[in-house]
Amino acid sequence: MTDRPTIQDVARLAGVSTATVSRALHEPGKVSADTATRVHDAVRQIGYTLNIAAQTLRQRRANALLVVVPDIGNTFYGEVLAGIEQAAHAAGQTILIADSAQDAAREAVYLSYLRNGRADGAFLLTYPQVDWDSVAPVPETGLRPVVMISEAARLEGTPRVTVDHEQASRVATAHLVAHGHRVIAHVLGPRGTGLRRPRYRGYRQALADAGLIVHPGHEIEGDFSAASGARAGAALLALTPRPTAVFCANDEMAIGLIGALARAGVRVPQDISVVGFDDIAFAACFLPAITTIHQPRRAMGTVAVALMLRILGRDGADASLQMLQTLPFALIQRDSVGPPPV
Amino acid sequence: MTDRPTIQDVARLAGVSTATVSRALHEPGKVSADTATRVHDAVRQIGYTLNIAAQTLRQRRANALLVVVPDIGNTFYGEVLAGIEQAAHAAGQTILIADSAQDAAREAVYLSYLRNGRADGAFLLTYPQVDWDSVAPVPETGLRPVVMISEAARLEGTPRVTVDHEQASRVATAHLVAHGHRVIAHVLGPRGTGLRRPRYRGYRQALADAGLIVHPGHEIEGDFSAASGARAGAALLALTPRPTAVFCANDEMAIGLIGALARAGVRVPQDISVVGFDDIAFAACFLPAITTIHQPRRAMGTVAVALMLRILGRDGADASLQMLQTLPFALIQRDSVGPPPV
DNA sequence: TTGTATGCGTTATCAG
DNA sequence: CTGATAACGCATACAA
Repeated sequence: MTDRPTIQDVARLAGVSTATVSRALHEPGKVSADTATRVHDAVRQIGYTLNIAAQTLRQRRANALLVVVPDIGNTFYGEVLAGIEQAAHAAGQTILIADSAQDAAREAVYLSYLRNGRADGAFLLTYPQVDWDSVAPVPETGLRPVVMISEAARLEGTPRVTVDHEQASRVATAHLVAHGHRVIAHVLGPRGTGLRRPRYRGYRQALADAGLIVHPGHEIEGDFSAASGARAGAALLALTPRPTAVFCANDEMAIGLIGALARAGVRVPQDISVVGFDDIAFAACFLPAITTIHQPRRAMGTVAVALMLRILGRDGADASLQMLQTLPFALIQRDSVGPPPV
Repeated sequence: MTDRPTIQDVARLAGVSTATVSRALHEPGKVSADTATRVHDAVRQIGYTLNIAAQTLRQRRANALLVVVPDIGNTFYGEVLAGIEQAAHAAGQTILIADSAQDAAREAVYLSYLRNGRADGAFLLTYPQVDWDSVAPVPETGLRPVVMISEAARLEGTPRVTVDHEQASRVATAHLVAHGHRVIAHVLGPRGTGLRRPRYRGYRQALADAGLIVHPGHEIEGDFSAASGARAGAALLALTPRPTAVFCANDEMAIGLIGALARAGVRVPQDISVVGFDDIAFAACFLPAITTIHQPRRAMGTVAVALMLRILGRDGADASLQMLQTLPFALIQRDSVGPPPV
């Protein structure tokens, strides 16, 4: 890095002290209008920019927030990130995006960002594989600067913003019941995820509500990948009684499943109806377009940031904010659901 | 942030100077085995971790690299990021992922990361909207620490790793010619992208190679979104002569286009053949699975990191590395191409 | 092989 | 309203 101008250079040029320069830059009210302009002119003239490392060292805060996603290639996270980024930027926070790739070692590296001061807090969109509870609480509030989004680590008091996955799954499954389906299968999410159980429970709940039973083998293992959905589709065709509808725990699996069915000559929704979860971008483009559960991704991001600011005790934080935020979901009806075949 | 133990605490506990602690941690060879263990024991005992800000300030380097993507929700970038992350991590570099959202203001914020020392270099997977040439060259090598991936900003000497988009597009289009198509349309990428022109030129080149002409209106505007592909599909149906094949400048548009055709009762590939570009994950899942051009995304990431290390003059950098790296692409044949209807 | 001393660029404290 | 000054935690040049 070339030698960049420092606050000293600005001070010299403006004929003031470095303290005044700092104030002119960060506490506009505390300096006379005259010196303010002199300082700003000098800044412009020599092209001064703040040295972040020095500021972070001195302030003992990075003004940076970490976001850990399990798979950056998954489109679901894009809009959540957008929401986070916007809200964080408005609050003067930089966000660092990290892809844990579901790998504990990688996640441990990102956890270290909080210890070594690279970031002041972390958003987890992934199921934690390392001990984020080891993060030191913020002195001002006594809370750990870790916010979970969508995922649920443990029941205890980790701040969290999410939709009610169980209720959403119940609604999704009930939608199939409402279309007249009586034999409904479920493709589950992977173990070691906070999402598997609540989505499964919602499915069971909806069946119970309708007085339906789960036939043996109708709860099919999946791992949220399209490939696992395809495998589930193949498995499903061998089932007796054959399901007339399937609730997939996410859209990727729904897409893979529909593809496998199509290759076997089974049409959706004429022969089998399918509901997904997440409303990823491709759910709308797919043939057929997929009926699914939409989560308010952008809002989840902005709410999570609000939560974080409160935890950090930053200015402008809403002190009345609850540490568990449950946001509304929506069933998006498209073309993958129809009546059961006669 | 709670008061964390510093190198001083470690020194005190180990009974050595801070300089020795620093050396024990970073220059293992330069310290006796005995003190090394004493220091490491002390580190473990009090749970010391390096303060990144202090190190960055002192070393005048962040050991962090920025990656700017135009849209984090686009699956294409995921694997490139994975490649970058892996190689960067191996070289002891942290990577910061940034979503410019195609917005110049956002991009300017990220550009400032290089000025204020948050990052030492940047990878651009986006067409630059701000003046990255204003980044100061690295003293050791005289090169600017900016590497473009896939995109081309200007012809001049910005280091770059990419496939030959023109040649790849030529191959993609020639594939349609080889299947007997004589009337082939093209859906272009958006203006203000480095990708629009080369992919268009490859298309034209392939037609010229085969002695074919471009009919009026057969060059359809798109913007890389599925929605624009759908519009293109609708437009295409009104064309005379009607194309029997289309080369779409990316997979998203191909997907949107096929969807629009399907809704109009036109089947792919029976009625119209389609080739895409990028080989995003959904290209393989789609119905029909899409024939497309695959780019070695992961390798693009690792090569870009190698280039960056060379520019930064970091250890282990391959000094013989060319500043323009053209990587091989591949035509992936799937189900969206067939012979023209009779 | 180890220690001493210094400065990286800021901001907060304390006087004035 | 402004200035002088002292850290923040670390790594390096120089001495020993």
